[in-house]
Amino acid sequence: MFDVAREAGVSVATVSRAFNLPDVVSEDVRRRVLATAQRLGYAANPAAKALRSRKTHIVGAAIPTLDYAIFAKMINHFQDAFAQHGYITIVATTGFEHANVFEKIKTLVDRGAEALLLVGAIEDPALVRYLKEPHIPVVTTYSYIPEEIVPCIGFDNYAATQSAMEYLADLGHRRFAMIAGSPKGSDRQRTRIAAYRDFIGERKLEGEENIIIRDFTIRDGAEAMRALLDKYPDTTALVCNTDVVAFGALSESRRLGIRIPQDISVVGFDDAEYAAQLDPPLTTIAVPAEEMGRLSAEMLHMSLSTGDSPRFVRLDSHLIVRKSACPPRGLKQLRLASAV
Amino acid sequence: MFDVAREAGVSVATVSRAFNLPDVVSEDVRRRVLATAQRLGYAANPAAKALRSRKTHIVGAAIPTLDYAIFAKMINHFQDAFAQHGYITIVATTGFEHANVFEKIKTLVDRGAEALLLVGAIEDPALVRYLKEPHIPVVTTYSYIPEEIVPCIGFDNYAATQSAMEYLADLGHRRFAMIAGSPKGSDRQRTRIAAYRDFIGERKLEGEENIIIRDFTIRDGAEAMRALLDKYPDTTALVCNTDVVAFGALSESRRLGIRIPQDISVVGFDDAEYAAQLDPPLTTIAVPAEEMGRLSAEMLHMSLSTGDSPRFVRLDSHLIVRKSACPPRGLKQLRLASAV
DNA sequence: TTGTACGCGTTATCAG
DNA sequence: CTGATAACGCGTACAA
Repeated sequence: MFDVAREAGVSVATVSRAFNLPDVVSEDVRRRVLATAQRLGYAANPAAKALRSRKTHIVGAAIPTLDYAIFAKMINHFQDAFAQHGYITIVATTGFEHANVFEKIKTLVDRGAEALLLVGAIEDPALVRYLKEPHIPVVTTYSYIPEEIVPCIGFDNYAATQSAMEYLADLGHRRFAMIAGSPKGSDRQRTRIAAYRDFIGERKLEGEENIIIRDFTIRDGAEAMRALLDKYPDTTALVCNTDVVAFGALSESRRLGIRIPQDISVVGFDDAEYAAQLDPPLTTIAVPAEEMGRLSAEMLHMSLSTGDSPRFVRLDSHLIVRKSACPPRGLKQLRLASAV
Repeated sequence: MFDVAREAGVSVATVSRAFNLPDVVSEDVRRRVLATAQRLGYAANPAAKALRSRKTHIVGAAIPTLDYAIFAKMINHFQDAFAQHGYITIVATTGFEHANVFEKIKTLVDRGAEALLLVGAIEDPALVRYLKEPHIPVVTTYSYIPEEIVPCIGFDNYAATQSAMEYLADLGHRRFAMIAGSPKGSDRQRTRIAAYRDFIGERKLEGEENIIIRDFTIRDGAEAMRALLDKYPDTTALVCNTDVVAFGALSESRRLGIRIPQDISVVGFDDAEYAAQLDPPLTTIAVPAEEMGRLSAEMLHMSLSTGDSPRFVRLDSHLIVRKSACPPRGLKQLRLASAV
């Protein structure tokens, strides 16, 4: 900066102003400074900038993993949107372990993150305490929880699961099962499981406890399908909490000669890229991953520049009807009979 | 820091030393300092640290997109490995556009990245010039290019494609086609296309120019399959440059009543999570995504601490034989006939 | 083993 | 509109 100042025949203060307060500097001086800076390949030292201005232009995101399409997509857009405002994103992956998320988040803050994106409900009591005293703007995504201690930019997991089940029930299904992820450390899973149970209870359907817990890989989905056929063989409607496991369930069904949807109707969750291309095309719940990322960035950036807290936003999720569900066998025969 | 010093009854210098040069400080003083720091919630300001020590503890990665499993997985492990050494990773997504990658990389460096992970061959002449003068350690992944200007930690794309084709040729195929991504800005695609053409030429096979260029979505794969059937209907062996498009090709084939592998044999590239679960299970090339990420991190970290440049590493990629390829129809009939 | 004091490269304040 | 200069919070010679 000193060199640029000397070359341009001005003081360092003016160089700084030429970059940061361009309209307080005379036209030609500004141009001269910018030109020599360019020529000398000068770029401000971000550490010095941050030290003096108390602005790091860093934001943080704590997510379970990047190795899962729905999170990668969200972060991709979060990062991209924030980059357009001159912020860089640092991400911490927590795994699905509840335990170290607070540590990881503190690392992010200690590293100078000015705002934070989280995933799901805030559960660790220490983290709750930490976030209750005002530090920096934080949003949490994925779950929409009106009473959450930080603003949520997510969707209603409960309603989403129920809408899928409503669809299946309307098709005539009465015997349900669910393949879920571990409820431990994931409020999304707990909420979807609760929605499942409540729905079964309210409608007096069957299968309230027919819940198979597995991880989120295709292989787990396949394995879960085998467990389903073994433990709950009269199931006609299967609710999968991710498309990944639905994928596994579908492919295992084919292998075993179980026909989807004729023998068992299946709905997924996420609307992954491949959902429409599965055999049969998967009926599933579309989740606003890209929107959550982008909107979180915009909200947090707004909050950073105006000082007001981000708003709670309930984004839309909706069932996409494709071909993996149909009326249960008995009903179809009934219909056929009545049509005759 | 000043507060910690006062509370602990020492000078700020001692506080600093308690953290950074623990063995130059007496046992009890160190413990006292660390304890009060803990109690006061003190954490060193990274900007001041970076300004003074000239070490940001930031590394950068420039990749096409996070929204593509193979890159997300690589970055996930890169980031994770570097985090264990106290470094944070900032990532810039360049899209598949050749144009702005240099800009993005400079942003990373200007932001204080002490080391860089890149993807593929260095092509932009400006970037070549930039990287030729020594700045910071850089590795490029995915492609293994012995004469590259920065160390590569990748695999041999040429050999990988040829091994897939060798397999198909050994099965008896003579009429080939390829679904590739745009060669523009992707040396991986160019290399695989060259491998394809060379192989066809050397073995005097057919289809040297039967290359369909599409983007990397399942939908594009499906669309490419239609184009293939339209333009090169007598193809018996299809080489797909990603599993994503192979997925699309398979699902479109099913829709159209084309049997894989009986009518057309298909091989993919990447060994995506779902490859084994497709119908038929996809024969494909396993790519060391996780290894590239983790090893790049270790190499760069080594380089950062010792000062020597990272080494070139040629990682393994290999064909995983599943069920999407078999001998071409004519041959099978021949075999049947000879068996009779 | 510990303390004092300087400087890292900026931005902000205050004069002019 | 511009220049001089004092912080920002830390690490490290140097002195004790």
